Amino acid sequence: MATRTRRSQRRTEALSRERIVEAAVELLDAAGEGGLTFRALTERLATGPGAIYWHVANKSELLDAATDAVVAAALAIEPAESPDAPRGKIRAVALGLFDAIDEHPWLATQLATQLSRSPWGSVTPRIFESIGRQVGAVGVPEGSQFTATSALVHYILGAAGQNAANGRVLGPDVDRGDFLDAVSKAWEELDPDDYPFTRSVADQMREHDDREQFLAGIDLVLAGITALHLPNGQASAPPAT
Amino acid sequence: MATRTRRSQRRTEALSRERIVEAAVELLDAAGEGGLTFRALTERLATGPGAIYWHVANKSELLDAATDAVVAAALAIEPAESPDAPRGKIRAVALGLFDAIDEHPWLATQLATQLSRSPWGSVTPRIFESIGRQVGAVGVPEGSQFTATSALVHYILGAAGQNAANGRVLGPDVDRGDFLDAVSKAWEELDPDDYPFTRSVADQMREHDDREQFLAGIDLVLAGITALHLPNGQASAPPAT
DNA sequence: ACCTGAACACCGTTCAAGT
DNA sequence: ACCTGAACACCGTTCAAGT
Repeated sequence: MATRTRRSQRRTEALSRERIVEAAVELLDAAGEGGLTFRALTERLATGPGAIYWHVANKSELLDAATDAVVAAALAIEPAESPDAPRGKIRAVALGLFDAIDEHPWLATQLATQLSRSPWGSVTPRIFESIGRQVGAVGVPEGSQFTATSALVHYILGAAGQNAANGRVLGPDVDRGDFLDAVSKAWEELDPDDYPFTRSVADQMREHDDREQFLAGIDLVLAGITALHLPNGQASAPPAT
Repeated sequence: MATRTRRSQRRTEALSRERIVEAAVELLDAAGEGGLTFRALTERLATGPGAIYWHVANKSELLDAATDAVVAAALAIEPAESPDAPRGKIRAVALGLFDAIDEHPWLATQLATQLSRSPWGSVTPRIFESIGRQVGAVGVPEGSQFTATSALVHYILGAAGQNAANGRVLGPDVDRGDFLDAVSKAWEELDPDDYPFTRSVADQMREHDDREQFLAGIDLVLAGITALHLPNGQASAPPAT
């Protein structure tokens, strides 16, 4: 039959900003940052570049819109029944972002650039708000809430960003175990004089689990907030996982 | 005199990988990510593209080399006389990276992409090692060192990344006070139903100092490490600044 | 109001040719 | 071994023209 990838299938719905953003996300997911081009976009949407530019100012705005859409979706996933009060909710929000970056690796870089470019954009307040509310609920006094929330958000973005493409480095065909093994081995072969520490934790790196590790970090920051910002060092031990 | 920017001043030293990387860093500093093109590079170095490709495989490798050079320089700045044992050294290393990103805003994005692309590259071990050694010195037991160090590194990269271009958003002519004012005002105008928390900390955001805030976060993570990973919750209060 | 598609300026990269 | 510079394929963006 030789049915090539459906060609010039006449567009049935009119073009719209949402449809364009949706297609952009699909392209980014499929081929990463480099996969989003106006050429690819016009083909997928069966139009010309002019049509897209009528709905969107430029590529940068399109990238921002795609980021915003994915983050909004990730934060919209409520844990339904609140699991165990504020600390649990903070973990849930953090994991939501972690998983979103895991599913959309391009998010990591995009988040970093966008956050540093315009902290008043819609993404920062969104994340900030979700975390901040729970920080207040934990009992952190008003004067420390900005500091505590910032620390959490920074940790989340830093950690999620790094973990992002870890598994995807060489495509989905690479086994996670093989990958960690390779990194671990590379670390073990570093110069003993220059890298004693990194060598010594090479095996811990081999055995670690990204999500577990990520959550452990969240608990670390939460413990710090408890120790430094709660009047009395009240119960802060994380629940057994 | 009309001495335009020195033209075709015949190259005196031979081209070298270091010279190319140096020029790349200059271009990145001057005009950001978009400022580094092979065209600009050939003009600055008074050569053709072929000459550059003889020393460097491609643009990606050049970007990696530039990142590595700047990070190495930042980590090489030793605090001379160790200020106050491990915790102080961790703060010093963190501030070194913070300042490097502040001076070279393009580092933030570059670091994020590079770390997620190849954690075995030279940059990760370098940072990891500097922090990790001190984590060991603080007294964290071996089994927890990987987790503790990861948390610190993630926080540092996340925070430094976000703070990166904050001041530079609209070039160096924008007053920092005006900038924070604008962001703060934008936050105050957010929807009261959707963003109660962000609105409530708008004034804290206006008055915060990037470096102070960054260090407060480091202390938060350190306090968490002390609380969670040191056998007894031994003295962890940060020194008065 | 919304879309078409040719055209423009610019980019990373290659390669036959020089020294 | 190291460098030159024309050429190629591709990209974001514009715009006169259509409906």
